[in-house]
Amino acid sequence: MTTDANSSASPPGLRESKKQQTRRLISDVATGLFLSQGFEQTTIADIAAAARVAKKTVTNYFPRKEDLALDHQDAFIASLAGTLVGRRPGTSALAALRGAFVEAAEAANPVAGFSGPAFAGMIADSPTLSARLRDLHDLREAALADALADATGTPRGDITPRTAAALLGAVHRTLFQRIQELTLAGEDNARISAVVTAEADAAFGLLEPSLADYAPA
Amino acid sequence: MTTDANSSASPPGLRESKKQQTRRLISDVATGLFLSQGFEQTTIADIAAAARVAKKTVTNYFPRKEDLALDHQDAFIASLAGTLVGRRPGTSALAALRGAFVEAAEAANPVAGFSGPAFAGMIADSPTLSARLRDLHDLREAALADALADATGTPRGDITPRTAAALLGAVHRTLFQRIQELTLAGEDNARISAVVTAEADAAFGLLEPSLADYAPA
DNA sequence: ACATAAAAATGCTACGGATGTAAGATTGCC
DNA sequence: GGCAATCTTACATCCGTAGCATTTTTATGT
Repeated sequence: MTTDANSSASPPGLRESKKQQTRRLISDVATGLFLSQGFEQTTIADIAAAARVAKKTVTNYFPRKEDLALDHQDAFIASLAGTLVGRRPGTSALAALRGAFVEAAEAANPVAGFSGPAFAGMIADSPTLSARLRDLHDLREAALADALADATGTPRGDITPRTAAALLGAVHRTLFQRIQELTLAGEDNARISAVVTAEADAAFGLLEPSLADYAPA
Repeated sequence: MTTDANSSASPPGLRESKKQQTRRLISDVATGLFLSQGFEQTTIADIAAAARVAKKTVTNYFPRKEDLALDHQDAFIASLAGTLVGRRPGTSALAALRGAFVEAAEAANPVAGFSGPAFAGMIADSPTLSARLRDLHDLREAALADALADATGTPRGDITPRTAAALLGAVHRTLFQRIQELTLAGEDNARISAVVTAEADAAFGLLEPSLADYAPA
């Protein structure tokens, strides 16, 4: 995510500083345009013009247009695997992921899907963004599969951790979509939290008989 | 999928006949080019030139390029829901879908993922096609969710059938990807069938404690 | 059988995203 | 201060997608 220059003990440096500045500028201008006039309706030329930079500079920082809208991708992808790795002793994978989701839902955490009506709408009526979001869910599941394989001492790629990751990822994805739906329906976060917490109980509960004893810490 | 003209008792008709003829011609030429030189490397202009038609005619029959490569989309989308609806009395949703997959795996059915090395390779190194395939998996899961809601007398969109569909779809998708992997690895269909049948046992077996009694017929 | 309407194929134009290249400007380092 | 690296910029091209006017083919009605 962050640049390597930061880790090598050097002070930010003017060049690196300016880079991140223009990167931030482009990203901010882009999200502003996206939210105000929609993702598909906004061209890269629009963004470049509004940010007073060349088109190539935009596509240089953000190779794909979707990257301009969906930020914190790495955090999202790593979230499930991170929850698993950081789970407290005595908790199974299911319990850890279940607890983390409920916690995120009660806090209306954006990573769980609480992105606000404008953002949810932007994604909803853009096939490109929806597809990219599916990609992220898949990558997140793959990362979880590897983490589960490591945690259970199973070779990566084995069918059992992969299936378990697919099941756990499926529940998370379903609940994520529910939050998006409710957001688009105009519900406020408090109500969404209440509804989704109850639904999470049903969804994770359904998986409990199968995975209660899987990947214990 | 098919045209209405066919259902209104009229003989095929020269116009309809020629339409399907050119459609078939374009599709065949396209898949030939895709398999020989890759999906991304083949342009619509190439296809039009090889089929001796105008570019616009190609995009007229197939609005998106992916549609030229992935055929039988509707059959794929409807397969899980169809299996559920057509299940024999006394079988649960899980048992029906499990049985159908094993059957398809033993028969090396393309719908289960047995598409041959060339086709699998074409999909593997084309982000566009991979994305579209994920779409199809999602649509298939959505269709299954509706079918499960109907079968259990639950309102469509309810969390329980949606979650169940997500779980069952996840297993199917995981096994589908396994078949693709093994195909790309150069294994022959007989060996893939054997491996995947065993893995299906583990994967569906993992889900058994949760869904054994769900949606009985 | 001929004329007319409907429909399909064609050729053209245009736009947007993605990629490549070469020139100019800025920064970092010696 | 000057050199090397890198970023920005301004083209330029390619491809997929879409709209539109024109021509050719098919179907229908007189």
